[in-house]
Amino acid sequence: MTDIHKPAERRRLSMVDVAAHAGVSVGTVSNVLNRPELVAGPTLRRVRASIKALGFVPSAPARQLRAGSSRSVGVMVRDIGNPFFTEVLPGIETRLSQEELLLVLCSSSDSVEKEAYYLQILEQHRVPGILITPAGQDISHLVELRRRGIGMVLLDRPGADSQLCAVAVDNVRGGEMAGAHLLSLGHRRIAFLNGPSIVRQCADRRKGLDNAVRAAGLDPDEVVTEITLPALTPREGEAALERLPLREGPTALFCVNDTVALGVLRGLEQRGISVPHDMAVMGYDDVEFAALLSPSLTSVRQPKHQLGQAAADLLLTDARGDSGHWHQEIVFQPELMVRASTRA
Amino acid sequence: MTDIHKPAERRRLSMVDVAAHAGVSVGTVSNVLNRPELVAGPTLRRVRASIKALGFVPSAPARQLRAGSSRSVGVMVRDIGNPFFTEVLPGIETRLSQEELLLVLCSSSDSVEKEAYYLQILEQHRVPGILITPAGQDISHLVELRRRGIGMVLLDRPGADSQLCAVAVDNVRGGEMAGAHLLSLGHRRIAFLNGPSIVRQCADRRKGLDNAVRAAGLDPDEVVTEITLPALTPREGEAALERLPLREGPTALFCVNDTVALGVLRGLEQRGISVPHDMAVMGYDDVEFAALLSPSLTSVRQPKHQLGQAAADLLLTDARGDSGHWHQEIVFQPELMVRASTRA
DNA sequence: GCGGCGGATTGAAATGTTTCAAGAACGGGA
DNA sequence: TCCCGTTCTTGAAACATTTCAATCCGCCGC
Repeated sequence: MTDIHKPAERRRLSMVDVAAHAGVSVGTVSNVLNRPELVAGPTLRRVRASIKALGFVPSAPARQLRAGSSRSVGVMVRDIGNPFFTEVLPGIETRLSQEELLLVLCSSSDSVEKEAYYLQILEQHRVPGILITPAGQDISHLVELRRRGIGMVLLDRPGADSQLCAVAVDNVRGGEMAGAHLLSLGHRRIAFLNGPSIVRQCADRRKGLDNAVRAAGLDPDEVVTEITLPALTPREGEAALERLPLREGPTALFCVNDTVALGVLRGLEQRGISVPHDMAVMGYDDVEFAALLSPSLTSVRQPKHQLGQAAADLLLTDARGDSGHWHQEIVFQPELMVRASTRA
Repeated sequence: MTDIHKPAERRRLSMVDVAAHAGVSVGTVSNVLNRPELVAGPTLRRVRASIKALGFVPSAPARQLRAGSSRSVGVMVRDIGNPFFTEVLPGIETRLSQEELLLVLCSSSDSVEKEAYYLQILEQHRVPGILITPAGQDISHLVELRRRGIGMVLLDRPGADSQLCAVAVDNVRGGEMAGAHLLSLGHRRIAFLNGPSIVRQCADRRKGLDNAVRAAGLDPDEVVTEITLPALTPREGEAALERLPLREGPTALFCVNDTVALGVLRGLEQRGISVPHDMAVMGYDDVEFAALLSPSLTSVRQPKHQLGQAAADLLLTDARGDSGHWHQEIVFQPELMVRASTRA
């Protein structure tokens, strides 16, 4: 008739065990954890000693269940492999860790289905907010989530009319800068290695490029050849060269981001085409390594750390949901960084 | 005496609401969600219709509370800004998303305190496992967590005697490769721009370098000058040049990673020191952009995607905890990539 | 000696699931 | 008609917290 201890299959400790050990009620243990100012000194010490002695670790799921919301926010990017995103990430992490929030990283891999799947899981987790660069151009599902009480901030994508908060860099302006730069160097046949036009950033940069061409009194249809890449990777950038009429073709290649430009430079070198002499090349994003490529890459800089931080800031205020449906949009301006790959 | 509906302050839906709407019990709703094969056809359809009609989303915290563990794993890196980690991440994400696990990204920023803080939170969240590159060299706290039932895999760090699973690249061997390469080119004064020696990878690479020097019949103390950087960033790499006696000093710089080498190349270019003519430079990791720097950077390649995938694999088996305290260590071999920055 | 007060503690309800023993409905065979 | 087996469904317990009204206790003032 003795108690049978089963150390083999031992249950995780709960506040009940702590309470028993310290000789108080669970309510008191909870108070020690969350509102220690309500608890008398000796009791406080005793309970804390029990917590330490037993090695008790409170259960976040139970807390969240009670609270109705979790302490992690979702960050959904289109591709973790893209250095642009990984340079935005530190800005986000910094801000979130200050608020003791966990960062749940999701990569949609540019698939609308995978994005939808992750969003569903995040909603199940009752995250207070999501930071997202949407995979597709339709964002009505995000508006709907927002309406259901999940803070939502678009990252690197204008919110437009959608009533969603957004942090973005002006991609049309960036495209204009790039176009104006290439035109000023005398280029009249420009190939634009773009991503799928359903991706907003890609469409905007193209629009800016066209604007620049028109502003110079020229016809975009004649000046610009667009090549659409299935994915924005170095490999695809290199492969795209095959599809270019290099002789009698364009004299300048504008890549929709630096990752693509990386592959393009590699491919041109292998083919013995000299940059910038035989072909001017420029990228977009100005990621960390752009300035150090061979040749150094002309690019359009986006303020990535700021972008991440601003996005997290906005999400925090949106998730608190204080001010109702008020929404806000922060647009940073890009900056042209002229380097060797387009120098005359 | 009419019901008063309060649409203003509406509670989140639960399975109770779905059950009421469909005219069944909550148990049945649960079965529809988790074991639909137990539920009769018409009931199944009716409940599913109710779920859709009401827009019900199950609560992950409640599930987890019941289950005793969550569906997210922690990934702790020392610095998200480091491209090495961001190139390992896709391998991890791929594997985790296959298992429908969420990736919680934590960056210790090389601080033991921040690491401890994050570990505590992850334990509270009842994650089944953690993938970690530890900030300090003492890993007894990780062994302890493992003992308490949290799967634990060391990333890019040998588990040594610790009984922990580990996935690593042989850093000593990598250091040897780098050293042998520089020595074979005739360099006899080598500066090693290293991180703090409490970081295991840094210490191992140094050890390999020394091995190579000794293997050539030389004295490490005479050949190698070590410069310790406070952080492994381009900025610090560039700054370290100030501390080097460039004239009559080393003829080769071995940087502990490519990020540092990036800054070094930038700094040397600004100072008009030609690479590899006046100074040979090599890095470590062989990140995506290394081959395309100006000049292209000699580096020691680590199989990063594989590393991430293998780590996630190991974590999944460890977290299931099937096989007791059995542990395993996977060591990949590095590969020397000789490029222009050290070419004779 | 008693009413009341304020600080400390308690006990129970509520949060949203899953699981499981038990019950209901139904049909078939004796 | 009764019994039994199968198939579906139910209701309640359990998970680990937080919160809050209620209680307890000592003490002060009258």
